[in-house]
Amino acid sequence: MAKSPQRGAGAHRRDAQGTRLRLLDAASELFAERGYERATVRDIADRAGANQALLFRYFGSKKALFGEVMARGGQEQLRSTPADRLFEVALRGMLAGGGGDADRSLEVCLRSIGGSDEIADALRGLGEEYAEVLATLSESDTGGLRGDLALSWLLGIGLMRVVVAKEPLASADPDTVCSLVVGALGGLLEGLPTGDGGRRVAEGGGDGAGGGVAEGGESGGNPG
Amino acid sequence: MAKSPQRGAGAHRRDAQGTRLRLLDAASELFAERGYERATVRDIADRAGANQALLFRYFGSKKALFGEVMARGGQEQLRSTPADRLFEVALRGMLAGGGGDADRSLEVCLRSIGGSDEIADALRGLGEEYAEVLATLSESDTGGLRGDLALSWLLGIGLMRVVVAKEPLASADPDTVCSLVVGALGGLLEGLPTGDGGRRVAEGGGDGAGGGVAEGGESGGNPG
DNA sequence: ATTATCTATAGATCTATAGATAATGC
DNA sequence: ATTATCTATAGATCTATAGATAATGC
Repeated sequence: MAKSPQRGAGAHRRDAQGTRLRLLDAASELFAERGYERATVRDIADRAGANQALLFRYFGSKKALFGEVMARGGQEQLRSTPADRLFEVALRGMLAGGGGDADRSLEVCLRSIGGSDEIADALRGLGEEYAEVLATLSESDTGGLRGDLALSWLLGIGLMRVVVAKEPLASADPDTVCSLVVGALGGLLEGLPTGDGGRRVAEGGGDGAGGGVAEGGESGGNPG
Repeated sequence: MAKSPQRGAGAHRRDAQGTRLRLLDAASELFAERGYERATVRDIADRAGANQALLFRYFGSKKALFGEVMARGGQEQLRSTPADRLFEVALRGMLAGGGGDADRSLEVCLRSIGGSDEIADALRGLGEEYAEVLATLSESDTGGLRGDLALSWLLGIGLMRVVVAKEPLASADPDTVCSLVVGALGGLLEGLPTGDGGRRVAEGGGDGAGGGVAEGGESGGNPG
């Protein structure tokens, strides 16, 4: 307080590094709230308490900023979560919404679809990392496809709940949603700990229909 | 042929009704290909072989045009398909992509997410009609939620396959995808006829179609 | 004469840049 | 002196409208 001159609300000392970081944080929030297109550079700069021109000085372009945001998030959740827990952790993060500083990369993607091709590329890239991990949970030769389908469900749920706000899904209890979904997924990804872990039916036919979904997770599937 | 003066390619006789219809068709296509935001009124008018100002004369605004497009599609598929077939029919329509003149309303929605709130409203409205039907396939008291989850999966698959083009899902055989998904969904919606005509794995537990998987879910959920 | 169609442009955004201003470190 | 920050604006879109033009029906 002694030395710092009082500035207007939201103003900060001269600090390039700090401003850069605030811009990055503000961009993370606004991209998650509104998606890429609807979050304008001016809004982002305003929330960061910075001048709009600085955004270009520090990141070059809006797309480059988006790239940094996407690169920063996501990776953490992917690396810190064991494969057989990844789906549930990501699902719960999505169900929890913006509360806390959970990873919102997937949410950002969902709200940014249709923006530009680069956005779809970014989502594909992030999706590949998730799906790759999920695919390891199936020993079937259609493991890659099964991983994609699990990821699809995850994103579809986020789409309907967070973006579209479809009821009753939007207000549903996360535990209920989670056990319904994880239970049904047991038929696709045998490696999921659905409460009755190793129970699965013969792998059998290549057409993949034999997932043995029936009776999947009667125990509720939430190892606490 | 006799009387019609030769005009340039794409030109048409003076025909308000016809022009209106061509604009509507062109809008359906372009919205499905690029989503609401990226399909400009000028592109739509060009594809319809009409002047851009006519779009406003006949529809008032771009949003109103979008509304008409959404109202026209979707309803047909909903009304002509029995409830227990709706999921598979819609899924196959999504997997088939733009081939034929299948209903692309869901695809339009997917590509338009993040555009404006009105778009999300339109998707919610269409989703409600689908989910309402799907919900009838479960006798559980969480039927509404189960319907939403099924719809979520449908949309998520469309998102990853059609919009994002994630491999291997994007090139996967529709039959394979369909049987994997419908098989796994059997745990959620008991009224669903399983993919390959009744080939379900031993319904061991006993209560058959009673809905084993899920019941455990709501009561046995994570106590926290 | 009626009205479908076209031309031209207003008006609102939004990204990005050039150059001016001013807070810091030496 | 250096450089973080700000002002002002170019330049590119895009939706929407006003008014002119021209093809039809009577």
